[in-house]
Amino acid sequence: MAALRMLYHINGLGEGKKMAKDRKIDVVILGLLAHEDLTGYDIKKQIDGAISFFWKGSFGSIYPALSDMEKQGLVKRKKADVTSGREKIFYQITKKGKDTLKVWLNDEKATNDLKYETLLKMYFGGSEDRSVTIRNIEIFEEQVKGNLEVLKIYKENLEKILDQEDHLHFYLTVTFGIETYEAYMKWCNMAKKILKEK
Amino acid sequence: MAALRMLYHINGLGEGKKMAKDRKIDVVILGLLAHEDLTGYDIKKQIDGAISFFWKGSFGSIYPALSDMEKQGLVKRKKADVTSGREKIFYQITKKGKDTLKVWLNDEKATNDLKYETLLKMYFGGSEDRSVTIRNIEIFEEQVKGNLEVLKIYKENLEKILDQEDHLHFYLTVTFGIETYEAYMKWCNMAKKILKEK
DNA sequence: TTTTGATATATCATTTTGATATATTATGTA
DNA sequence: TACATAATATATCAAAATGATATATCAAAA
Repeated sequence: MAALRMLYHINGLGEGKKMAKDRKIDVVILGLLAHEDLTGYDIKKQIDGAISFFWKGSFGSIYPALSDMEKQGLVKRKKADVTSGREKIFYQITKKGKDTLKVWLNDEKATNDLKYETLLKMYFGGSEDRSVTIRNIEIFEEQVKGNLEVLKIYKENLEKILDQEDHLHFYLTVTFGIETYEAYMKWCNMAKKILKEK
Repeated sequence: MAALRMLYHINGLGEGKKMAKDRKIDVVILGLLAHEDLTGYDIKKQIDGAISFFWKGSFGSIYPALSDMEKQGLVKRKKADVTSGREKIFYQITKKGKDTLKVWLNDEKATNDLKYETLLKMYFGGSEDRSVTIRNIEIFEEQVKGNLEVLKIYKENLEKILDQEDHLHFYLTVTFGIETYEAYMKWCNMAKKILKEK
């Protein structure tokens, strides 16, 4: 049984009752809230930042998850800023939320999925002119190049503050991105070369 | 405007009418049917094969897509095998289906998404004991090692038949997988080493 | 002053997943 | 031969996620 389901079970949801699936956005939100209180909008911004190269999340999943997790007692609303009429809801992680995060981190199950349309086009592109495939590689190469530059800046900044355990973890994640993107670049050059032969 | 939407537009779906989103499973199915006639079950098996490391697809998306694409005239049913009582529906790509595939291949837009729970655990794992993170890396390493072995066998077999354009494309896709998985292995060793320091 | 862009929450149709239901056919084994 | 198990095959469903859109406020630039 997966860790989250196990926790739901411990918390009293019996076998017969309809149980929520493992909603992955929950742990992303909990992971971010473990560091600081955030609004739904803040969460989206953070997901679109350093996290974006290995995980995605839309408003359409974040807001419903937040209100659902509030009902479950994993997060709680902080008092709204009364000085301004502006609606702004800060969320805070609870003890139960921290426990859920801990259970997930210690669960050995992890799904790692890649969905690369570029590779789909490569795989099915044998019927088209080679220039089409080469163009698709070039577009991919540009995307990768841009991402690589951003990740290298992240890395440089993190290298200065590696003494904190959290920063070491961010650093290793970023390093993963750099290593793989560099492998992509290498492959792009190789593939273009082969396709330009003959 | 995305290529598929463009084609839908050309085919008479006006602006006001509710239009289907870009359903990616369609082009996966069309790409496979471009090579040979297949049943829904066959399609699932192919997706779980060489394609699986860069794309996924479940029965719950394949079967509804097939019947919808039949209505759109992108694929058509082949006569069922009458000798056996066994229900088995072979699908064949149509001229319109081939055109749709071609438009997609020539469309420069491509989304490339990674969803790695392992990296999510790495990123948020700073609060746990290092042994937890190391264990998560080891599990990932085992998965990668297994996939790498399978891809290397694919590569060896494809190297013998590179004269066919399709096989060259399969070969380049597989090579991408090998290069990235090897980068992953390199990163795993580096990350474990750093986490075991101090 | 106004208009553009960023902030902020929320909802909706569509797509996809992952699980399950149902039934047939092939294979291994007692 | 009989029986159980695994593979084949289609199909549906709730839950989750995406991507788009709606609504409104606030800050900054033109």
